Amino acid sequence: MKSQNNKEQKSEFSYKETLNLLKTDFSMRANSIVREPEIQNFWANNSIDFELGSKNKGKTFTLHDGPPYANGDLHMGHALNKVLKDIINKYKTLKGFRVHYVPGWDCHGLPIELKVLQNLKSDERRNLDILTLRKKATDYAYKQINNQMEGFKRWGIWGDWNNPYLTLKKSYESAQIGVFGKMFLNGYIYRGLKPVHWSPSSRTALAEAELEYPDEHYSKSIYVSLKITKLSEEILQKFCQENPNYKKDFFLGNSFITIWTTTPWTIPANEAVAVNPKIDYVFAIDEEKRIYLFAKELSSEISKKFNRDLNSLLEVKGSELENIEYKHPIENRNCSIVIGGDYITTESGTGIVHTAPGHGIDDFNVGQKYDLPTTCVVDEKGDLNQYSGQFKGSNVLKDANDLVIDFLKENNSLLLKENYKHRYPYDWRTKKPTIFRATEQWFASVNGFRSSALKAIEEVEWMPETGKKRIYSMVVGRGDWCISRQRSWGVPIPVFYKKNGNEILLNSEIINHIQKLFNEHGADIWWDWDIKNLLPEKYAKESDLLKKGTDTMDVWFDSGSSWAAVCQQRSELKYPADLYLEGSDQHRGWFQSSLLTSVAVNNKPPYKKVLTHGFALDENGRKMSKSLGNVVDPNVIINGGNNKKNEPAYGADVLRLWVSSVDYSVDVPIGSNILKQLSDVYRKVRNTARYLLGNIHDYDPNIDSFEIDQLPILDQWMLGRLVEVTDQITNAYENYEFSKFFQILQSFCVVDLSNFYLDIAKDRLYVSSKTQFRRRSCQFVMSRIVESLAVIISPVLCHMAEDIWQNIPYSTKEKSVFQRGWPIFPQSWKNESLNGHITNLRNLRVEINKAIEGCRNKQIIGAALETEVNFLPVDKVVKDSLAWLEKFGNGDVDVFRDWLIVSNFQVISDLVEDSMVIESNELGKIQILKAPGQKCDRCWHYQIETFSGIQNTKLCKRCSNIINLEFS
RNA sequence: GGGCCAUUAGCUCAGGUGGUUAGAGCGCACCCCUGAUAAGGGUGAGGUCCCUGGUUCAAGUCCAGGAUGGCCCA
Repeated sequence: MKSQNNKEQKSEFSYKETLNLLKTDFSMRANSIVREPEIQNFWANNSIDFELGSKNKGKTFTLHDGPPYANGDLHMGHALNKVLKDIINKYKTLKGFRVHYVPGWDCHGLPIELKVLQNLKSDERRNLDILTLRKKATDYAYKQINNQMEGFKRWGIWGDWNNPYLTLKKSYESAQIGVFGKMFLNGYIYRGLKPVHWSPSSRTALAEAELEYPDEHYSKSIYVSLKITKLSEEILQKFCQENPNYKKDFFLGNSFITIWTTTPWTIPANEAVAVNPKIDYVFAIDEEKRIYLFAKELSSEISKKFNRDLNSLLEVKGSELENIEYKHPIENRNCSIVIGGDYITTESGTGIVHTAPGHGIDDFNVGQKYDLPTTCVVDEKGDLNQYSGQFKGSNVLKDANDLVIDFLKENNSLLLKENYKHRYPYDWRTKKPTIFRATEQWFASVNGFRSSALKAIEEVEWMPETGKKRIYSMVVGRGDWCISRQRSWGVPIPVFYKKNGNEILLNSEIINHIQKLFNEHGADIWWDWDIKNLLPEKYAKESDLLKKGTDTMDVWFDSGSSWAAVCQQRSELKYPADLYLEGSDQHRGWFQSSLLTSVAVNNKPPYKKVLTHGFALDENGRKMSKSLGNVVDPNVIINGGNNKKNEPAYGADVLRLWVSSVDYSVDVPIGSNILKQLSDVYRKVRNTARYLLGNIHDYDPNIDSFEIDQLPILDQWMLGRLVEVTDQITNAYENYEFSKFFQILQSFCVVDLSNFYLDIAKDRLYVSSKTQFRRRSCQFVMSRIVESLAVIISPVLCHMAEDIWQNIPYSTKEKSVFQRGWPIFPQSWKNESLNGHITNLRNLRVEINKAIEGCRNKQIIGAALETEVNFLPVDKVVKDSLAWLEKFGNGDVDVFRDWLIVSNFQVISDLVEDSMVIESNELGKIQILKAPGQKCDRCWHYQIETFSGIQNTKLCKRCSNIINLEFS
C-alpha cells in the first residue's frame, strides 16, 4: 500500500464522467495493411497525388527519374531510391513548386533478352526470328514494369503512373536516334576495332553474362624470348658502369626480353610488350652468355623454370624500360616496350606482358594510348587470317597454337612450354572456349568532348561533394565509349553499309527520316522493313547496294538519352533538370552516360544538381545475400512475413520512416532490430498525434482562437517551440538531410510534447470546465500543433499525416493535408527571452524530479501529486526566472506547482522540518514533503481545504465549484 | 590489385576552424501511475570515439600506416 495517504474508507465513486477526457476515432494502432490502401484510394479518387504538384502555380521543380531496369523483384535499393525521391517531391509540392514526377523504366538490353531466351524451348529458340524475340521481350518488360509499378504505388510514391517513360516506347526510341544523330553529325561517333569476347564455335560476340568458367581448363602457356635491338643510352651506360668486364655491344647483341602467354596463337598479333612502371626488373645472364630481362621478384622462379643459372647484371625500374626496341617474334620488324598498368603483376609469367591489342582488353587500352594498330589475326570461325602471315588457315581451337609453338622452337625463341590451369571463359551454350577478338564497333569519341564534359562537371552541384571528384576522375580517365552491341533487344544503330567495300551511308537527312519513322512505327521496323522503305525516297535506287547494320546500342546510351526523350519532350519538365538522385554506383553509369550525351549534343550538363545515396546493407554492415540469409524484402516490411511474430506488417510509413532515419549519403543499415525501433518511433509520433486529436474533440478554432500575447506563458513558449522545430525541419528538408528531420521530430514528440507540455496539459484539459480559458487556450495551441505536425511529417509519413488530417474534429478548409501547403508562422512567435526563463525552469524541474524519484524509490510516495516541494534558491538565475513567472504568468496556467505536477510548490528562505528528502545542488536546496491535507477525488491534488462530495468523497474548492456549476 | 567512401553507447544520429568529466532520442533496467491504457510519467546504467604510431601544452577532431565493411574498376 504505497500511495495510501489516509486510512479512511475509500469511496468507489469516480468523477471520471465529470472530466473532459479525450475522444477520437484516430486509433493507437495504424492497421496499415487496411488503412494505407484506403488512404491511397482517397488520394486517387480526389486527384490528391502527383496532380497536386502539376497544378501548382510556382516555379517548376524537375526531379528526373533514373530508370530502374525492367526486370526482377523490388528490393531495398529501389525503396531507398524511390522513397527519397518521393519525400523530395512531396515536400516541393507542399512548398508550392510545380512538380511533375515522371517515373521511368530501362527496358532494353541483354538481361531481358536472355530471360526471354531462357523461357523458350530449344526448338523454339532455334527457329526464333528477331521480331518475335523483340515482341516477347516487349511483353516481358511490360509485365515486369507492371509488377514494379504496383510495388512503387504501394509505397505511397506519387508519380505520373499512367504515363511513365519507357525506353522501349516509339517516342523514346525516336528521341534516342536524335541524340545519336546529333552526336554523329558533330563528328563524335566513329567506327573502329575493339576486342570482345568471341565464340568461334557459335561465331558470335558474347557478353560477360553468357560466359562460364569451367574448373578444369588448361592452356598451353609458353615463355618466349624476344631479341632486343635497341637500348637507351642511359641503360647502356649504367650497364657498363656496373659491369666493366662487358662491352656495350655485347650487352646489346645478347639481350632478350622474356614474355609469357597462355594464348600462343596471339603471338602473330604482337605489337608491343608492356611493363609495370612500379616493378623492378633485372637483366640477368646465363651460362650461354645470353642476357634476359624479367621482373626481379621472379628471378629464382624463372631460373628454376628455365633450368639455368641466372646472374643479375643490372637492375632497372619498369618506368625506365619504355621505348626499348625488340624484334617481332615472327615478322621482320621492330616493336617497343610500352608502359602498361597495374594489371601487370609478378604473380605469374615474367612481369613483362605480350601485348596484342586486337586480342585483349588491357592490350587494347595500352594500344590506344600508344597508337598501336589493333591487329586482328582471326576471322569469325577462329581461323587465322592473312594478318597472321604463314599461319593463315590454322584454327585457334585446333592447330594454331602448336604451329606457332613449333615456329618459335625452330627459331630458338621458345624458352619453355607448360600446361597452365586457370579460369578461362567458355561459351555457355556450346561449352567451347572463347577468345578475345577485335571486331568492328561503334564508338562515341569521349576524347572529342572530354574537356567540355569536365567543364560541365564543374558547373554541377554534387551532393555529397566527393561525387564530383569521383565522376571527374572517371571521365578524365575513360577511353572512348563503345556504344554498339551485337544483340537484338535494343535500339538499332541506324547505319547502312555498302555491300561491296566497307563504306557507310549516313547523313542528317537519313537520320531525320529514320527518327520520324521510329516515332511513328517504333524501332521494330529496322528489322521488319526493306531498306528502300527505311531510306528517304531519293535513295531508293541505291537500296539494293546497301545492307542494314545489325548492331544495337549499349543500354547506357538508351537511359543516357532520357534528358532528350523525357525532360526536353514533356512540357511539364525542365532541361537541364533540377535534380538527379541515384545510388553512388551511377557515377559510372547513368550520371555519366547522361552527361556525355548531353554535353556531346548541347554542350551542357543535363542536371543542375546530383544527389547520391549509398547501398542498403544488413544490420552488421554487410551486403545482403541469399546465402547469408540477411535479405530484407520491402514487401515483407509492409505486409509482414510468414511468421507475423518475427516479421510483423509494419506498413509503408515505417519503410518510409526508415529512409528518413538514416544517413543515406553513405551505405545504410536495415534489419529486424532497426525496424522494431522504427516502429516504436512511429507509434510514439502516432500516439502524440492521437492525444492532440483526442483533446480537441470539442474545440472549434472559429470560436476560440487567440492572439499569442493573450496566451499564458507556457502556451506562448509552446507555440514558439513549434515555430523553432518547424524551422529546423524545414531546413532539414531544404538540405535533403532527412535524418535530421527524424531526430528533431522524435525529440519534439518525446521531450517537448509528451514529457512536458502534454503531461502538464492533463489537468488543464480534464479538470477544468469545458469552456474555461486555461482549457481553451491549451486546445488552441494543440490544434496549431496537430495541424502543423501533420504537414511537416507528410513528406515522409504521408499516410499517417493524411490519417491525422481526416481525424481533425473540426472542419478544415483543405480536404487533404497535402492541400494545406507548408506552414508559415509569424516570426514574432519566437521569443528568446521567454525561452531563456523556461529553460531555467525546466532545468529546475529536472532536479526536482530527481528528488521526487528519491522518495519514490524509498517507497514513501507514488504519484508526484502526493508531494509538496520547497525550494531554497542558490542560483540567482533560477530565482529570477521563478520570480518572472510569478509576476508575468497566468494565474491559472503558469503556476510552477502545476508544471511539476505536484500538489504544492513554494520558494522558501529557511528549510523546514519533516521533509522526506533534501537534495542540494548548484541551483539550490530542494525539499520534498508529504503533501498536507486530503486528496481531492476529482483532480487528485492534495488540499488542506476540502469539501465533501458525492458518496463520501472529498473535493477541493476548485472541483467543487466546477461540479456545482456544470453538473447541478 | 587500383580509385573513392565509411567506422562515435545495444540501435539511429549530433559532435564549425584541435580546448573542461564526448551528447540526443530510442532500446534496456528499476520505480510510479491506471483519467493518452496493446498507452502515460520519473530515474538510472551504457562509450578503448575501429587499431597502431606521429604532430601538439592539448587529438573523437590533424598526419601516416593498418584492420573491417561498402561502391566502382581491373
